[in-house]
Amino acid sequence: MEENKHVTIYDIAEKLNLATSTISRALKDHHSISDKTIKKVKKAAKEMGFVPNTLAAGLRGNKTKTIGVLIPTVTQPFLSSLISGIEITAQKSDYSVIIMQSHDSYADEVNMAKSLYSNRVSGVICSLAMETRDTSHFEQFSNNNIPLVFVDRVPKDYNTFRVVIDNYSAGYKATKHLIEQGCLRIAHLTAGAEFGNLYNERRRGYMEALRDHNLPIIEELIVDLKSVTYEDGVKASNKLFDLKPIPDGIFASGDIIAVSAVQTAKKRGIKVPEDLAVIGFNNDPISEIIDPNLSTITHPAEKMGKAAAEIIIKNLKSLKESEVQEITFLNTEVLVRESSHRKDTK
Amino acid sequence: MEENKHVTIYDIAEKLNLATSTISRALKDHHSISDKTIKKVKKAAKEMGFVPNTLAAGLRGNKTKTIGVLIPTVTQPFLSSLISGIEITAQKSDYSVIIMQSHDSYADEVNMAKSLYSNRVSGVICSLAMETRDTSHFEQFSNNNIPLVFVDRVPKDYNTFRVVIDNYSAGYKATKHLIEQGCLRIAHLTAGAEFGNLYNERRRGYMEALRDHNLPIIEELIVDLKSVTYEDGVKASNKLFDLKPIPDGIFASGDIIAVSAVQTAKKRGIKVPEDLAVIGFNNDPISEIIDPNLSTITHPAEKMGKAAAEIIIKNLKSLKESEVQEITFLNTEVLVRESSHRKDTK
DNA sequence: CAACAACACACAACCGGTTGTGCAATTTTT
DNA sequence: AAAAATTGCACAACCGGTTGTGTGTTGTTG
Repeated sequence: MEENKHVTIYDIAEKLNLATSTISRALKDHHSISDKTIKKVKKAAKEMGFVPNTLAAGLRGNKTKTIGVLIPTVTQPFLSSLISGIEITAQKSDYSVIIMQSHDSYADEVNMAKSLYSNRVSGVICSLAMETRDTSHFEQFSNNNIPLVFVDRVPKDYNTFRVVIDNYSAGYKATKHLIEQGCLRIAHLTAGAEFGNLYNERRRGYMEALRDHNLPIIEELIVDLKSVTYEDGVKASNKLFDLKPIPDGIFASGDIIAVSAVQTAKKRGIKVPEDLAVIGFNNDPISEIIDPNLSTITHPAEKMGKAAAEIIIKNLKSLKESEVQEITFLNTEVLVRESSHRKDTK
Repeated sequence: MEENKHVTIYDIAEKLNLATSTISRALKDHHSISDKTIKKVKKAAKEMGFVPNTLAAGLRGNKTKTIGVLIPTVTQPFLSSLISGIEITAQKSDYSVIIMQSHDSYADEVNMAKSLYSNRVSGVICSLAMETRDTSHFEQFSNNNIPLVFVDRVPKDYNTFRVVIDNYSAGYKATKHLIEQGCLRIAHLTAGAEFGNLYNERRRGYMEALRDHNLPIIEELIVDLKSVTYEDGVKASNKLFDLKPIPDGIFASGDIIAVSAVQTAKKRGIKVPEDLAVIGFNNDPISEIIDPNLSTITHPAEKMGKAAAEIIIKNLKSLKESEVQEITFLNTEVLVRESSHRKDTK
């Protein structure tokens, strides 16, 4: 096992009898260096196996071409797709991506934010932990001109970039779709009622759609899950199916929950979509594999990741104080598949 | 927007009239610093909002407490769980995790390896791209004492750490299970036959199990998919179901494929598990949601991630040249669920 | 009480690129 | 041909912790 010490610009400088400053500039095609020298330097660099030390450059320039990603977990399809989008875009501009999982813990999120700051990331993309109420641990970024982008689960009142979907209108669209399929007694499976925005927005859309179509809002048809898991979905579904007239439609605020509803229904002899139309949310991979295929609301995870990464990269290239705090809305669509398909509406 | 410049140990030193070296040592409880001073320094550091600059430390010490992860994609359940395991373990020892996706492209993998090296990661965890044949781009790590761990998709002849499962015996176990369920005509859905180890090992186990139980190996029952996707799985399944006597068992080298087989079977009126017993591989989330539940082989993704990360962290704490290149085998188990359950074997 | 060991902290080099400034040589301008 | 502009490169400070070495002070020992 050889102990090749890293090749540095000093090594190149010595070999070519040039100054390190010349090497540094030559490697990035600085105009004050002649073409001859540039070629010579690049050739030597390649031959000697020179790999720039990112740390040194980052230390000097106080920027690292690194995007910090702070999310609850990487294993949810939505979030892993988000990461994928971030990584793809980052990669194109030669940025690295550091991932941290808060596991929905506020304490972890605080620590990790500090760690990202400590790593002098060029920007941060974050989807908040469930537990998080206070967001002051993000001020270290704002205060130091480090672009901060919240995605999907964003704080209500923090003045920075956001990349989101319009959960209200998505909820509205989903519900409206069920109404158009002839549903009159539409249930809603949601979660985290105590925590703001995201799910509540969808529910707001649900209720508004009912109102707009003169359907009553029935409290017992709105079930708030403790957690967004298959198991809790089954429990909630059974609760609904125990009602005197069971609902004839379900809008679930997540595909896993919708799937649990569909399967629980099947087990109880309820036919989907004939007796019960179901629509989920997210367009997780499972939604198109399950039988019957699940209608759902698209949630453009990868696009959102790309958008967030682009904000950071662009923001660094030309920081325009003026336009800070813009909000990016990405589109969602109703994806009609078997689980809610009763009639052909165009 | 304030422009808080980062607080450094120089700022603390100035405020307390101490040398930076004292600050640095006090912050890490160096024995040559008195308790009084340590307390004073830590207090001031906290008050001033000091956050150490990881880059400076990394530059000086030529180590960064960062683990580089180079994998085909983050969106596959197995790989996102792998990441999760890596991140959890890294986090405990205060390591960061940099993620890069090769998208199964050899060229990308080479570039990213270089980028990781450029970032002076403390260690690298990699699952090879499909395309990769030559692994010389990893020598920069080996040559510079940067621990390298291959996971799951590992090279055949590279002298370094590996964390894998025994694909051969897993394939054997899966097949044996089907045999025990009474299957006599067991098909095998596999992929990437041209590329070594992983899938081929499973197939080898499959064939050996057949032999050991005096069952014939029938070529037309072994289908090599072009890609591990649902669509290709459907195609391959239909191929099998077009045979004169259809197979009575399928061992699929991946859950997505197994699911496609189950659903294709159902659509053609083939009953699972009565007419056809199916077992998959990986224990992806979908396997326990699909109806009927899918029997599968567990693939301890998170554990593998943890194991890999531990190797890197431990290896750094006490680099033991001697024991380098060990191989870690993690256990797999046959998880019997509905899709293959015909009789109760204990 | 002299001699020596701890102890507590300061000094300064160092890691490896980056970049403002300076200077000599060459080219362009008048 | 002298003055001005441009070109091409060297010098050295700098980013912010880390760590080997040096020095003064206090404490212990015979």
